[in-house]
Amino acid sequence: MTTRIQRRNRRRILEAALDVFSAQGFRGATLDQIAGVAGLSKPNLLYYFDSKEAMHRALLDDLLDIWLAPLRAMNPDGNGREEILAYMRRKLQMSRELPRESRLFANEVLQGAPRLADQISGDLKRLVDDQAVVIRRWISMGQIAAVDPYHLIFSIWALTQHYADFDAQIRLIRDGADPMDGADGFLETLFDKLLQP
Amino acid sequence: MTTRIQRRNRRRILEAALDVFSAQGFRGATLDQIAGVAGLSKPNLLYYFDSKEAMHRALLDDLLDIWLAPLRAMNPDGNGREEILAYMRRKLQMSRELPRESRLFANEVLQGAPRLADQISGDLKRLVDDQAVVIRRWISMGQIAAVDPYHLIFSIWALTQHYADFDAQIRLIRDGADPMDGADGFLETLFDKLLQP
DNA sequence: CGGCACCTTGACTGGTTGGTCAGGTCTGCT
DNA sequence: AGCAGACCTGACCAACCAGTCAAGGTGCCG
Repeated sequence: MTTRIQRRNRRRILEAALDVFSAQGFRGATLDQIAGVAGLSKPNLLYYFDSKEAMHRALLDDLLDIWLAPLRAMNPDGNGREEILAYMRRKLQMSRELPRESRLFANEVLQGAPRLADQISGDLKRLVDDQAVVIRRWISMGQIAAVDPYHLIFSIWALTQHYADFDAQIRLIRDGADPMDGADGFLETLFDKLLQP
Repeated sequence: MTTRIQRRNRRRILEAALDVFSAQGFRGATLDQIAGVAGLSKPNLLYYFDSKEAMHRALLDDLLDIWLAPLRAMNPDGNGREEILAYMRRKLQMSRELPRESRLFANEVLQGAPRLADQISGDLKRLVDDQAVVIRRWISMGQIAAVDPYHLIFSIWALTQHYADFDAQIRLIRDGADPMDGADGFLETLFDKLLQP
């Protein structure tokens, strides 16, 4: 039985933990920081979560579903070019709206994905393999150019996530302007040309 | 005056520090780990470097020069398409040969580039601004398609560094195969099509 | 081969951090 | 109102970690 207070505080804690973990990495984050952001005492954090590790795991568990949704939403019966472009747009939108989640994921994979290995080689791999088959069919139907489906997917990840993960760098180079300014149009053109049969 | 032993040990320490910092991030790394990898005692590390911070800074100072070299090597008087493709190839080669450096950089930028802000907004920004001018000239000369120079450069960074930084993820998806297998050809095609006037 | 500067380390310190606990406070229900 | 259970916290602990130091070892020069 979960109470109203439990729901509110768990949400607050995860929100704060996302802030801190995504900005400092797992080892860089401290419970005191998270407690400060959440506006709760440190022992209170540990009343709701067994350990720092448990908070991190809770975030990662939610994350993969969110992360995979745009790829999962690709319609095998749709037009190849349209579907892939729409996927890219959804993914870019996620970088814009959920940059902290992107950085949490990046931090984790950068360090060898110790806590995500199972899910990546399970759910994620299965989904990517499936969509690779779909992309190959679009190729054989002549809807898009013959490109390696895996590298195509990786390139969408790389280009969209880069704007969230390397935000600090881009911002410094572009004098603080919104890093994603013009990104939509650029990526649209890029993938449009790449997929042109 | 630097002795033979000093040179050897400094090199050993920085080598070990690169291993550990790139895999664990700054806060995640401990002097004991670095000492272990270097095969030296912890106090001995601190005989050669004033602090953990100093080791990290020494690595970062070397890094930016290495990192910028491929972009700097672009020849303004060459053919636009050839020059940009060659730049992309050099950058991809660096991801292959120096993945630890790539991850060290990624770790740093991901956490807001606290120790690199000056160099990024200084040297790096200047270089990028200069090369953007060169790229615009190539565009006006009709050598390459009209694309935003900044996003073009970002896309090269994103696509090449992704193979080093997200190595763990790609490896899990591709059943442990070399993540960069086929990347050369894919990126060649991608940028060739993008730059086609 | 003697001496001096350079090199190395075991043992220690002070500060930080994840986590515990005993006891107090609040909330919702009857 | 009164009480049971949920919620909260100050004080504390053990482990860890960057950095110190005094004392001994080593390489190199005359």
